[in-house]
Amino acid sequence: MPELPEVETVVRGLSPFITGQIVQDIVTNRPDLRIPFPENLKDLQGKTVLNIKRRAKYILISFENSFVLCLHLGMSGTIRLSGNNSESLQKHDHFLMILQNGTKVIFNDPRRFGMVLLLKEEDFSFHPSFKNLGPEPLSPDFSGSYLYASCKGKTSSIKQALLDQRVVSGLGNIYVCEALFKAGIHPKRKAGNIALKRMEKLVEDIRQTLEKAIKAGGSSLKDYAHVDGSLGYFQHQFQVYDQEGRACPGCTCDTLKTGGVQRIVQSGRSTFFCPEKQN
DNA sequence: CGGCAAACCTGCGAGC
DNA sequence: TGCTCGCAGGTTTGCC
Repeated sequence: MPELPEVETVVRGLSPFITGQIVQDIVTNRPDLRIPFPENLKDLQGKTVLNIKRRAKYILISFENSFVLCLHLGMSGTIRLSGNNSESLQKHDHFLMILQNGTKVIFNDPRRFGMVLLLKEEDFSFHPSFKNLGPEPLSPDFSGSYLYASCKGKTSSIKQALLDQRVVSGLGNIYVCEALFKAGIHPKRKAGNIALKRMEKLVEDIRQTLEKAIKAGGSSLKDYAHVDGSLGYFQHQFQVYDQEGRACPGCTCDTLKTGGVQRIVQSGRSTFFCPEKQN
């Protein structure tokens, strides 16, 4: 599920509850998710949480002694905060971080596409999961000229390019569809065949799409301010994603003629777009 | 190297 | 009600 805005929402939701707290124990209820859990998770016992951040779709929790716990929610992962000692575990609660003040951070992941890594700060940027990540889409490094240069010569589609975490990190299927709609660019257009001006607008539209979603996540956070909420998905109305056949919002195209929002498959994944507005 | 399909898993809704 | 099928927001691997 979770793309950049959802992960950002989880990070912001967790931060006030775990920052400065001390780990009592780490508990795993099975040997692995997509990959085996790290063998040295118990090294976190007694360590203080310094801060929690996001990089791409990873949640990064930094501890004293330079440990960095990296959590990836995969497709179906959610994180639940519990301060209630009597709360029982639910199905697919695979990983728990228990703090000395009684707070539990519970990682639930039915499909087990998620991932947990425990790295040292100094090894972080060399790890395969991080060494090839492109710039954060909300950072100044991600500009129209950067994207134009990155896509130069690419024969694959702009949708593929934006999903490539080496080009830009944190975008997933939903927000790529939404941003391309906003930018009016056809998802099948060759990435190397888009003018600099259009790339500049695309970059701006990606930013606005993400920021709007983060804001929506922030407002849904109110529901989780009381410990016990699930952090992960939040309700958000999409313009084209999963809207096949609907008239696209703010578009004057004749739905009867164009069929409204269309769904196609690119590299095995659904793409939603408006054939009238996106070219 | 680039591009693409397949693989990893469970759950859910649609259709019969 | 219950079965099967298709589909799902991510990443990695292996094959051309």
